[in-house]
Amino acid sequence: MAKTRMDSGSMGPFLSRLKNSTRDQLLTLGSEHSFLKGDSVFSSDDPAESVFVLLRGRVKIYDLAEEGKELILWFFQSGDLFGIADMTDTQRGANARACDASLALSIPRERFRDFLEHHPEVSWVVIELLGRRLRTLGDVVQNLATTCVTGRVVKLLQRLDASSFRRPGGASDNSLPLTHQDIADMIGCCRQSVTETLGMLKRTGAIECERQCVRVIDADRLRAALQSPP
Amino acid sequence: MAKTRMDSGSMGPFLSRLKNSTRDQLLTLGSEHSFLKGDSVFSSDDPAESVFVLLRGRVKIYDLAEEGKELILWFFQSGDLFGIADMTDTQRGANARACDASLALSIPRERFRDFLEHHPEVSWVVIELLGRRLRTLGDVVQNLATTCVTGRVVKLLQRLDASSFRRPGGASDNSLPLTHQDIADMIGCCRQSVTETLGMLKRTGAIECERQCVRVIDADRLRAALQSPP
DNA sequence: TTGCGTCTGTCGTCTGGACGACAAAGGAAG
DNA sequence: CTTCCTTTGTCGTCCAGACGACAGACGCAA
Repeated sequence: MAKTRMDSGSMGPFLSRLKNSTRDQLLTLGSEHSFLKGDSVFSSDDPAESVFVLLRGRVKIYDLAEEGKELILWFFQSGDLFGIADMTDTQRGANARACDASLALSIPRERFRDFLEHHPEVSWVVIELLGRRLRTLGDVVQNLATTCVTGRVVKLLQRLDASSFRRPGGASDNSLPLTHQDIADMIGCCRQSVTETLGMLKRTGAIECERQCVRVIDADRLRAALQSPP
Repeated sequence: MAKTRMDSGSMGPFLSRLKNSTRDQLLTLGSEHSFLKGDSVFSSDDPAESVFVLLRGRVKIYDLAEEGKELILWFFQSGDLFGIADMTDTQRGANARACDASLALSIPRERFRDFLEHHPEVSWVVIELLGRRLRTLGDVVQNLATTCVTGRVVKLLQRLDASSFRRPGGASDNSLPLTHQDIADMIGCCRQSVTETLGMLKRTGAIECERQCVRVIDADRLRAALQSPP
C-alpha cells in the first residue's frame, strides 16, 4: 500500500486546529520535501527563509554545544509547524533533523505571512502555539535550574505521556520512542544518569522499558517518584 | 513635573513596531493599572484573561520552585507585551511583579484577539515577538545544560548589554540595574557564585560594579572570559 | 548466520558549585 | 543622625552527577 501523504490519526497540534478548507489551502503553499531518517532538514548556518509543516515522520530541533554535546529542544510530529521562531532573523537559531523518514512542506516566509493576512484566525492559532511552546520552555528552564536528574526525567516522561508524542503510524502500545541518550539530550544530563533513573523507575513499577522505548504504566507511581528524595 | 503616561525614549520591543495610528488605537483598549515597586501584577494562581502592555516601569516574570527558590524568566520594560503566552490556558503559567513603580494596560483576551483580526500586521509583530522569545529561552536552556556558571553570567551580561534593558527613565550611564541575586535567579545558580564571578570579571577589566548595578566596559574582555577555562 | 554498530547497565573517581555562616558596607526610613 | 534591612564579599564543607571505561545484549545489514 502506498504511503499516504500524511500520517493517519492525529493531525498534530497545528493542522488539527484549522478548518478543513483553510488547511487545504495552506497545503497548496510551498513545496514538499522528503527526508530519510537522519537527514538534516536545516542547520543553524542556514538562512531562515521559510516555515515548515511536517506532513509525516518525526523531526527534532537541537543545538550543539562547543564540545559537540547535543541538546534537544523539541521533537515535532506530523501536523506540527516548525521553523516559525526564526522569522525575525536572517539565520536559523538551531538545527533540525529527521528522526524517521519524513515529509515536510516548506512555505516561504512571505507566502506564509500573506496567508496569515488573509486568514487572521490562523494567526491566532500560531500565536497560541508559540505561547504554549514558550511556557513549555519556561518549565524546562525551571527544571534545569532547580530540579535533580530524577525529577527532570520524571517530568519529561509526564509531559510526553500527556502529549500526542508517539511513534508515527500510530503504534498501539502507547510507548515513547526515545533512547536513553535522547532523554539525556532533552534534559541536559549524561546518558548513564538516565539509565540509572529509568532502572529505578522500572523497579518501582512506574514504567516499562524496551530498547529505544519507554512506556508509562503507572502515572501515580511516576508522580510519587517526584516526592521521595533521591 | 508630572509623570508622563509612558517612559520617554525607547517604546520597547512591541509598541515601537506599530504604526502611530495603530498604536493609538491599541492604547484605547482595556484599562490602566498602576503598581508600586514590589506589587504583584499577576500570580500563577490567577486566571489568564488578559494581556498586558507595560507603559512605564519594569516587570519581572518568575517561577517559584518548591523550596521557594525564585527563577526569573524575563524582565519587561515599557513598550513590551506580556502575559500573551498564557492565552491558550485558563490559568497563568508564572508570576509577574513590578520591580519599579509601573503602569500597565490590561487588555481582555477577546478584545485583543478582535484587534488582531482587524490589524493582521500586528499579528505578525506578535508572532515575531514570541519567536524571538522562544529563541532566547532556547539559548537559556542550552546555557543551563552545557555552560558553567562563569559562562552563564557572561552570556547574560552580553545579552542584556546588547538589548534595550535599562533602568526606566533613561539613566545615561548605560548600566544594567541588577543585583547579584537577580543575576543568580536569571541563570539558575546561587548568589555567592555570581558575586565571585563578577569579582573576577571586575578584576579583568571587563565590567564595573556598583550596588544593584553592573556595567559592561570592555565587551572584548567580557567575550574573552568565555574562552578561558574556569 | 555473522559481524558490527548501537544501546543499555554498571562502576569508581573527580569536581563544580550549592550552601550555610559570617562580616562589612551601603542606603532607606524614621 | 541612627537604626535596620539589604546587598556584597569571603570561606569551608559536602555532594550530585559528569565522565571514562568496560561488558553484555540487541538488531540491522551483508
